[in-house]
Amino acid sequence: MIKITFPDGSVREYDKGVTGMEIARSISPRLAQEVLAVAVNDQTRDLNRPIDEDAAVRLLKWEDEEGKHAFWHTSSHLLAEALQELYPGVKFGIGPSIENGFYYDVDLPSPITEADLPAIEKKMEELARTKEELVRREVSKAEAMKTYTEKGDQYKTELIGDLEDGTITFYTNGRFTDLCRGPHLPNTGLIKAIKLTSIAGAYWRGNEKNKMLTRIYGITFPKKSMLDEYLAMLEEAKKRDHRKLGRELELFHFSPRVGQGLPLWLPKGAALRDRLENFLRGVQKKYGYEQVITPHIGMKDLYVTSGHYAKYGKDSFQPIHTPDENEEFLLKPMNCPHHCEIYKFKPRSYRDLPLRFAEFGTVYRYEQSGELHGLTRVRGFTQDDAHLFVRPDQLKDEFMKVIDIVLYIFKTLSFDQFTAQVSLRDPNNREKYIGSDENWERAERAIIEAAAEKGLDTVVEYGEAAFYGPKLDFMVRDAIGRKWQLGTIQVDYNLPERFDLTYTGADNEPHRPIMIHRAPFGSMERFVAVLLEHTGGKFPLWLSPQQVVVLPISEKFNDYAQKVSKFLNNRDIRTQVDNRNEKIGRKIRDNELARIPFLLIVGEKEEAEGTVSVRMQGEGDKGAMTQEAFADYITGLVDHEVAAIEPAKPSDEGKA
RNA sequence: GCCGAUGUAGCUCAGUUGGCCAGAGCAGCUGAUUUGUAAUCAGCUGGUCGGGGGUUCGAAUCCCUCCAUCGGCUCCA
Repeated sequence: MIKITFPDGSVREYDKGVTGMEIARSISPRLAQEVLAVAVNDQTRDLNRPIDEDAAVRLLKWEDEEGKHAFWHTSSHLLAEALQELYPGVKFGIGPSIENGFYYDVDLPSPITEADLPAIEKKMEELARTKEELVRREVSKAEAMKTYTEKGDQYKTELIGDLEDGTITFYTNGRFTDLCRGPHLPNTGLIKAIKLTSIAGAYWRGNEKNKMLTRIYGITFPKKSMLDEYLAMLEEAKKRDHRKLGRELELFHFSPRVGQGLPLWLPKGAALRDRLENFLRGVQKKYGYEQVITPHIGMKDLYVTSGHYAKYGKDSFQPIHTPDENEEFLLKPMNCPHHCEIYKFKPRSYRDLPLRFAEFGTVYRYEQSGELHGLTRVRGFTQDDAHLFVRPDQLKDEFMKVIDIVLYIFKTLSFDQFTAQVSLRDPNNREKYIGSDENWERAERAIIEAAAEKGLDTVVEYGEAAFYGPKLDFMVRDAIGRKWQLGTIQVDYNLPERFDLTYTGADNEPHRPIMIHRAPFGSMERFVAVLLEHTGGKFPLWLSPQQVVVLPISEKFNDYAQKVSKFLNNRDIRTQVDNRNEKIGRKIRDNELARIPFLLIVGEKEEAEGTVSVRMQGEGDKGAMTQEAFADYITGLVDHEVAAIEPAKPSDEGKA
């Protein structure tokens, strides 16, 4: 007998070799139908694999990420089986589950297009209906190798070459056998709804020197209704696409004559950006930041000193030349070197620290053309940048204050769900990073401790660090559940050394400050994009480019509408008049589509009484009020939001 | 940069296998209408069919090339 411990702490005894499925059945037959996989001592496994010793188990359902991944992973085998049936001679790369679904990379004997996907889906459905069991078999490395060498499958043999003997397993569903670690569903019959979503090229093992395989993406669900919901979410996402909203709301535009990835901010977009910048400026002021301004170009040598030239020089915008052929300037790809020079303007004392230089700094990076995407990935963008120069004893505290600012911004803009990612070096690839191990370790420790003390929900990712230091990145979940990376905070021991930054300590000796790079929005472009998709274009009142539009019933009331507009504008309420010669229904429709928060309808009655009829976005007709009452009302709403955006008092202000 | 797809008016899209002056709706302009809570009516303007080259009696349609966009890959200081 073995003892099985459940998450609630209860313990039951089972015969040795019991399977997850049997455990589930022993608890309740209904549960057994819902369980997709089992975690044994936190290792996810197939339900039907025997458990031989005392263990802690969790029964994983769809709601558990691991359950979902077992489901999707099995789906990728189902896809592979369908492909094998339909396209004999197909060779297989890898087929993992991903955040939303799964894919399989395959080398097809002949190319296929999106039009072929429905037929593949159909085959998958057909195969799923036969409820094929997934059979696990442990094989020796030699046997595994032989199997695929015979098939002439270079991809699988390459994978097997990297595996250790004794750890290799095959899984078979129907007529398809795959090299795989698992875990899988007990059978494919649980897969009830299948959608192959797209097809794309992907390099074998992600290396552009390798052959490009065909990647087929798909998603599956245990119920048809869940697939419908998912497809509805995709539709909604399409409607919220910031590129579409950017045009509809006249916020920004790209012109090929200006250049790829170089956004043009239209008046309304610029107004929105201004408002966001002012908001952050206000918060930063309270936290002791000082605004600085630096030029858009700098001598090439500046970036040689910083180390950026060696790392990115040849892959970026090339130097700008002057009549003096010995002179070379670079478009500013980041603000830090400039800020370092500001630090060096005069000798600094330990009493001056921390120094916090902030700048909405526009930078230019030559991103690969295929990588450009709307406002989220551009070649010219403005960072809400700041560099903090701190003493070692101030590092953690300052870092935590930056976290406060980020959290504060998320709260104000109702990004309620987010996680923090600690990005560290790739332990297998240390050459990619500059700076001493000692400094890296100190920086990593500071970040991990600060995040822990702030109680952040944190994940650690290796290989995601910047080349000069580790960072803390914030990922938000938007209103329809998608994840975006926004703010970033980075600790840097490296630049202060390269620029030989010092301060004089109490001991009258020179000391090296530590730099913190941070951008709570990330960049204005990216942030506006994410905010657009998060809100669907319905910004909070204080951010709306246009807060109120006055709609005269007919041209006879245009004068009164103008008066109302003037009155409200004098009260700092952003108001316009829609004086087009259109019916009121038309004006309402157009202004609703423009996401105007408040519409004021004025006609004979309103003019006579000096009132306005208020229509609120999403709520319809709110009845009439006097101009004064409306102005007070809306000012109250904005004040409330503005009050909400007053930052909490920094925990420890110090001087500055 | 790589693989694949796409590119027709400011926007959304028709234009079947190459064949009459390239179409629609919306937007814009002009006029009529003077409107009470999500599209008033009529007329008009607007396109070197992404750019260039080629095949053909004839090209939006076929071929080549460049550019841009989209979906991925790689990348993201």
